[in-house]
Amino acid sequence: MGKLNKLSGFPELLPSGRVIEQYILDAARQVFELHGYLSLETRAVEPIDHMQRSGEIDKEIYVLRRLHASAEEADPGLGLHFDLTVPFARYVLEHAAHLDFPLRRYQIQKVWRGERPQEGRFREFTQADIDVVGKGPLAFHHEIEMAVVMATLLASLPIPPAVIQVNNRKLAEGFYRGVGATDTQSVLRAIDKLDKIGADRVRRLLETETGLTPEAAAKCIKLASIRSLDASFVEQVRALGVTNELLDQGLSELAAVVTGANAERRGSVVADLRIARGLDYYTGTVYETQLVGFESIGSISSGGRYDNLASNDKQSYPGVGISLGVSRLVSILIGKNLVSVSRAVPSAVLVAVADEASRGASELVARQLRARGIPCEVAPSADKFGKQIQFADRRGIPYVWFPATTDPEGAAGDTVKDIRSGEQVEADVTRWQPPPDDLKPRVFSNVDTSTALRESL
RNA sequence: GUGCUCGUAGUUCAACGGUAGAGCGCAGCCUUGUGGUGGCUGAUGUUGCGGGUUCGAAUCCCGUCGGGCACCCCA
Repeated sequence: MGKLNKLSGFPELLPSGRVIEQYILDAARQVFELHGYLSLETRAVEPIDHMQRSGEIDKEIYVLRRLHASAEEADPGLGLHFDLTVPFARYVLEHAAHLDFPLRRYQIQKVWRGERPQEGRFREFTQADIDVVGKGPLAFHHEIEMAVVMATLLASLPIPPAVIQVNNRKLAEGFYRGVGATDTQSVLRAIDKLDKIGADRVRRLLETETGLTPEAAAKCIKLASIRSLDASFVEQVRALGVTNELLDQGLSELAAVVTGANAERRGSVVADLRIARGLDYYTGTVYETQLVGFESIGSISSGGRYDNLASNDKQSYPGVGISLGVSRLVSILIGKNLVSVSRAVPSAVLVAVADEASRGASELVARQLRARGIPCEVAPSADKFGKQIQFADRRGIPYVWFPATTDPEGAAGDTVKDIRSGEQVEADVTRWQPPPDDLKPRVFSNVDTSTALRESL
């Protein structure tokens, strides 16, 4: 057998890592459903030309073909989807007649991108998306809702505090027009590079490539430096002395998102006018999310409002959505050792086996525990009890159950041992219950998130 | 795709031209049916792969494959 290499960018978790991932997936599902989002899944494959239409041409798409496709067979032009928004837009158009609008759905699936992997960036990864899509109009208040739902989910996880940074495309575009820019996309793209290349080089880009006057470029950079936890950013923008109708609309929308979301989840959202986002189909609020203390890894959740998620001749479907980068978040938690798990296996109890002749008695104990919802397994072999306890210890199984011995000298009933404390007590298999904390693997934070949160504000 | 860097035991790493080693982990015993601590003993490698230089290569050179990071782009 040849040497098996792990594939770069296609992560596979160890059992304890998978416990963390599943914890997040369960939490996402629970929070999304609590907010009324229904679950959808789309196929993994989309026509390549359809995926390219809404993004740039150079998307890194994995192409799909049959191994036995003959040379003269037409290439169906299929690829693995690189996000969940484009397939969802296609799904909405295709099934519109059977859907009720506004439609709120969540979608948790793998996506694939051919980019070179690095820290927190993979070629195969899981996203958890929520979107609300309207038929014709879509009320603005859903743009507040996105931030609230995601903030609720993030707050429910044992992770460092997360801050959702929001901006508004109308605000930015109106401002750029107000200072005389014609190609607002290129201003946005330059501003997006502020973190990477710095203000001086962005200023030069704006003056040379976008053709802004030095004053206009300076104002655009000034705009990007504005940041506030409440609506006070509005005055700061006004102080720059730019007037434009679209700008006004953007200002009031962004103010509504920041005050509205923070009213529900204090400190969850900050207006940050530097947030640009490369994708050109956003038309209103845009979101990015940083984990406090781990900003360098990039956004763990982002999205925005798009007036034209999908459209056909008769109808257009505006939407707003936000996506949690599950794989990225999990990789940070594991890589930076931010969380621990109580055990990597589901079993709360290992039922010991005295000898192979009495395995049936042990199986019966296990059946009775399972009937009451207690995950358990029976020891694989009738080793010395020390070995069986060690078997449980290595897996983090907290309890070992010793069935009543048939040995007349033993004369004892069933006992259960908490192998962490060593305490062993008599127990009735029809009544014994582990503490709720021990029933399922637990995921807990290794860092004191409360102080970290205070420092960030 | 381009650039930089790194591939040694299950794992983390050492040895930097002269017989491949340590910690952790693993197995056994001390401990004859209740683990963890401690003590003793033991097993494990085509040094990623291929070629070259050399009396001699894990070490130097070339190629190749793979990993990591940066650019690009994004969760």
